[in-house]
Amino acid sequence: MSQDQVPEIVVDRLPLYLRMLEFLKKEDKAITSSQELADRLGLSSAQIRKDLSYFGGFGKQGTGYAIDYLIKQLRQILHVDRVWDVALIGAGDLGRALAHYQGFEQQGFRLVAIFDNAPKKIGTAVGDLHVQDMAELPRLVREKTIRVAILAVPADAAATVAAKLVELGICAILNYAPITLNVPPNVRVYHIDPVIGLQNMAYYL
Amino acid sequence: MSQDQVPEIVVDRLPLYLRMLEFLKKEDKAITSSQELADRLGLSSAQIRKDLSYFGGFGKQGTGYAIDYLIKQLRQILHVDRVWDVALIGAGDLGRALAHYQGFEQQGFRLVAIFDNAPKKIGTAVGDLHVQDMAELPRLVREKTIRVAILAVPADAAATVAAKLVELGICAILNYAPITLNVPPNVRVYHIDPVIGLQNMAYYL
DNA sequence: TAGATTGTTAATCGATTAACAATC
DNA sequence: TAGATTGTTAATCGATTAACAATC
Repeated sequence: MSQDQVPEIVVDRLPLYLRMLEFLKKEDKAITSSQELADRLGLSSAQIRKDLSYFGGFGKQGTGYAIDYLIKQLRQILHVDRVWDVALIGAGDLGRALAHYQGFEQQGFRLVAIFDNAPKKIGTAVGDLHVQDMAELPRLVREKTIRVAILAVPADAAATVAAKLVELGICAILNYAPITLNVPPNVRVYHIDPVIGLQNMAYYL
Repeated sequence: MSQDQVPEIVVDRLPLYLRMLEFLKKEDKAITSSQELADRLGLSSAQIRKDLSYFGGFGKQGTGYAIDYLIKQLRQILHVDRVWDVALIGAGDLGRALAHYQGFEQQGFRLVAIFDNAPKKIGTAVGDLHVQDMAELPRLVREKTIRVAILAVPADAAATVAAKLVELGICAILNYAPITLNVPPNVRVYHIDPVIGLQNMAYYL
């Protein structure tokens, strides 16, 4: 099925399904059902079956879904059956925390470079990487054909850096800066902001 | 209007409106319109007017919305016209990055304690705070009547710690651990996971 | 076979949008 | 007054769910 026939809200749930399947696999399960997934994720089983049906029939009536097989299929669908090189912009506390995070690689992403413009930080080690000058960004992006970036710079620098990323051909930005980025429609932004989450929950307090 | 008549998806957007209004205020604007907000946020103006209308009429026909007034109203609606004390669990890289983040306080939240169970970390300084033993958590939560927690511990510890938080009466958890937490329906969880964001965008690559 | 669970359809439910009277 | 923009209604659109035939 062609990509843009799938509602975005369905795509939003696929990574959650994938994560849950990998969790069940770690529990040494081999088979699951739409009902089990639904219970664990707080959704309805019909929704899970419908979501999956946009991409094909991955289960067996009477049995359910083979976890390994469904993981493999979801990885293909999400394009994480390969590893994407990622540029990390910003070597502050947050940038360093992200650089140390071990969970990216097995989920389809590898940090290949970390950048900052503070002379003091350039050259210092962060995990396996060394902080590079922002001036090196265009060369690295070109050489490694990087299409994904993580933006972990202060709010006042974010708009400028984002424009630069777009100019260099980055088409997916994981944005940790607390501002709404303005990018062309062909560039995806996924925004992570703890304050938004806290304020959301505060409504219900 | 009573709280549970407002769709969750509307509440999800309110913090975004608030953040954008504060951004416009920083640009020295005093007045805005549903159209301007919509353009900046990539939504429709009708949606913004409808969302706000769940809570009251905050604008003036022919003029728009007074930014300061609407900020004040949204803060009240979201219950961030006060400051909530927050417990931060986990003093790893991520915990430290969060502890150093300066943006919480003016948005309604103040980190009042940071906990870890690693003897090496206990007592060390992180920003203005000193890392405390997890054993102190119950006392602190009780003494300060803390209702909000940020969970920044490794995946394998998250379920246990979350259960503890629930037991202590925490009712909002900002979860940075890459697992789906199982909590009672009266407890809110807002999940932040960079991998979910990256995988989501990878679908469109 | 009996029991279980999928994939799919049609019905329901709910969210978004278009349109406009009200009014600043 | 003329122009602009709100708040609200009704229509549209799209997502979720219920139900069940198919089938393992």
